[in-house]
Amino acid sequence: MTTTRTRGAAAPEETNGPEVGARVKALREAMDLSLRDLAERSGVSAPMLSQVERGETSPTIAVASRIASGLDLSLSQLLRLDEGRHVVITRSNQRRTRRRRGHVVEELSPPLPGQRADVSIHTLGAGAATGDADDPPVHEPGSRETAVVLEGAIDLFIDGERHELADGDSVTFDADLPHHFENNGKSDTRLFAVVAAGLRRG
Amino acid sequence: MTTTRTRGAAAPEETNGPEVGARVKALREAMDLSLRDLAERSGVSAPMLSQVERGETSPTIAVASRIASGLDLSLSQLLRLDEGRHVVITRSNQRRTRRRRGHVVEELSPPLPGQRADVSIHTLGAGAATGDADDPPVHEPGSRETAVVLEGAIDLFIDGERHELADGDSVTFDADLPHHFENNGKSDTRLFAVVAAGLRRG
DNA sequence: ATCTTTTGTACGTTATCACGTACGAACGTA
DNA sequence: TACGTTCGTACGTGATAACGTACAAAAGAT
Repeated sequence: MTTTRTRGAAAPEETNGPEVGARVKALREAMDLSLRDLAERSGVSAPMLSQVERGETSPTIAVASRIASGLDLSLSQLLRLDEGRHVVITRSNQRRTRRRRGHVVEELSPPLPGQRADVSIHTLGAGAATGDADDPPVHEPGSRETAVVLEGAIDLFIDGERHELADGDSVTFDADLPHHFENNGKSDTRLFAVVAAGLRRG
Repeated sequence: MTTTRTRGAAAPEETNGPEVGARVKALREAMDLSLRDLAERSGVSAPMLSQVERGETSPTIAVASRIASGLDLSLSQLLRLDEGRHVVITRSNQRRTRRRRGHVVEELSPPLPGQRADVSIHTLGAGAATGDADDPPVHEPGSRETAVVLEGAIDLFIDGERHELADGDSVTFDADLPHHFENNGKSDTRLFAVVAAGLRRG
């Protein structure tokens, strides 16, 4: 386990983490506070505040929290500012769609890092299936899935058992077990699936 | 401007800011990583990780950001976090239903401990809303929500902004921010909502 | 104009962060 | 059982955060 650490040679922004300084300065000025005013409110010295604002120093979590408090924010609020809105809209005609053997998958949640629940709509033609009994699990260990039947009837196969689901039924199960859905009827079925990611890493 | 700093004598929580260490430890263990694994992923030494987890040291923002990155999170996500047998079927006529002022909520996922994603259907009558602008957030820190419009059109209000959603559109956002949906049309709208929970505090 | 106050930052000192090494305990394998 | 590996943490060292003091420049008051 060797960590090579070159001072100031590599990307300085990466070593300094989130760009806190500029935000502190902007907020302080917006509140019409001098460095000494904020030092008084936060209990962090004016020279230190100056260093932080100019990016000369990365404050500890403890000090940053006090700075945020002096700006009437929690630290997570301070860090969230300027992170972008995090409101992502997918229009009905913009869904990412996959097709395979009578099985259509429309993704509804955005492919963002840290996304915790994957939301999709599955349409199965008559006789189609989401997989078969010998397929390995496609979801990571610890995943849970909730599926809601939107249209028609569908069968869930899991743990060597068959569960019949009618229109409007929903089911929740461990998605890291081998499982698949089958449409054994005469018409299309539609299914809303939510897979909540697990935390375990092997 | 004097700051007295006594090692471990005064209130340790105030001097250490947010309780990051316990969260790092809980996440690391949930991901089945050793300190050395996380040191490898984050580029922060194992002894330092140990000190952080035990609250002996407050890391700088730069170091904390690297730790968060090794846990597949941004630092603000890490700071926001707080912390759910098998096949459970809910029949369409067995949904847990709540009603309030033109707003009907049907729960589709079971109320199990450890449940990671809460799935529900919301029906809003004309002029109804899921809440209003002054309601506090009802979801725990770190929650994300994906909502899918099943029928009609609906407006999402969040961050002082209004987002118009049409039939079939979906939206994903931080559910721990104050937000609500409104139906300003002439007929019922229906909405699938998936709220992925934050993680339990360690 | 002069004088005073305010402001941000340079500088030196001290405390603490962050590292690498090494240790003891726990665990796994033969 | 013995041996090897993995794990978390103690320890010492060097780097840097965080402070208080002082300075120069800008702003405000007379």
